[in-house]
Amino acid sequence: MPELPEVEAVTRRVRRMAAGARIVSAGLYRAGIAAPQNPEKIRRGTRGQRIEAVERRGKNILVFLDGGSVLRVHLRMTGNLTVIADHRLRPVTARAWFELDGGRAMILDDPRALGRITLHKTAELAKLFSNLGPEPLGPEFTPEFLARIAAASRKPIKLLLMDQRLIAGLGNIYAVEALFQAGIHPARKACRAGAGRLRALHAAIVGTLKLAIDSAIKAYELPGGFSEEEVFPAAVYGREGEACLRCRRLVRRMKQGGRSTYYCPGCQK
DNA sequence: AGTCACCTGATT
DNA sequence: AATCAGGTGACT
Repeated sequence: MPELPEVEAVTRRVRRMAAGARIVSAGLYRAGIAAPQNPEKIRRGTRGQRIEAVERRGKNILVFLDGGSVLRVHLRMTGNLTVIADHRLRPVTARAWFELDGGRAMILDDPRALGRITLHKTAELAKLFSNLGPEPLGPEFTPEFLARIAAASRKPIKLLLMDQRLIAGLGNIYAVEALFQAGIHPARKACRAGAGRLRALHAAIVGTLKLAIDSAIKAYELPGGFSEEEVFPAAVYGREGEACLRCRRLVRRMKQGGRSTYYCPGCQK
């Protein structure tokens, strides 16, 4: 379930639980997880390494190892990176695992096995992310920046928001939610969005992501397993046919780039 | 620019 | 049986 907020929550939790630990051994259950590299490279490159830091870049989790290499974990659609107390008790959906000293393990738990783990030299990170846009919660992502990339694009504004080369970390849900908040129709050509609406969109993106990070962290910490949807109720996402919370018209669904877009025909022009 | 493949599980 | 899923990269 990972867009930027969920990946941020996962990153913080793994950082708290695994920073300083040493990797005893690694296992990868299928070659695809390491694509386009291979499992052996990751097994060899991580054995005996100590985890120095855990960071996030866009939707990527970066596990920095001593010795100058870094594991890049991408959760794709259904992945989750967790630390468990006993490496032998990993679930069957654990597609990769890193046994830590003390018998714990950091695992990539991913039912669909679409997640990816690759190993890189720390010095190569800049090149790896050379096509990734700025962090939406970082200093580069200003209203002026959003106005600039919007003016330069004729594609539907929702696809612009989800283009990782332009902004790093927004996905389907939060793009949909931010556009609803800003009152912009998802199919509007980016270059034809008004200046005022774009300013509102910038604020909506930042506000939505910050709120969602808090929600994702709470969702993980709540005992009894509250789902994130209960903590962060979406205004339009997944609500096709239900009344818009603002104007009571019925929320619609359409396809953009193969993904479902939800919007209110009354509030978003 | 649009579609498909990658995977599996849940829902209709 | 068919469709859907919070992502991405490789096709046409």
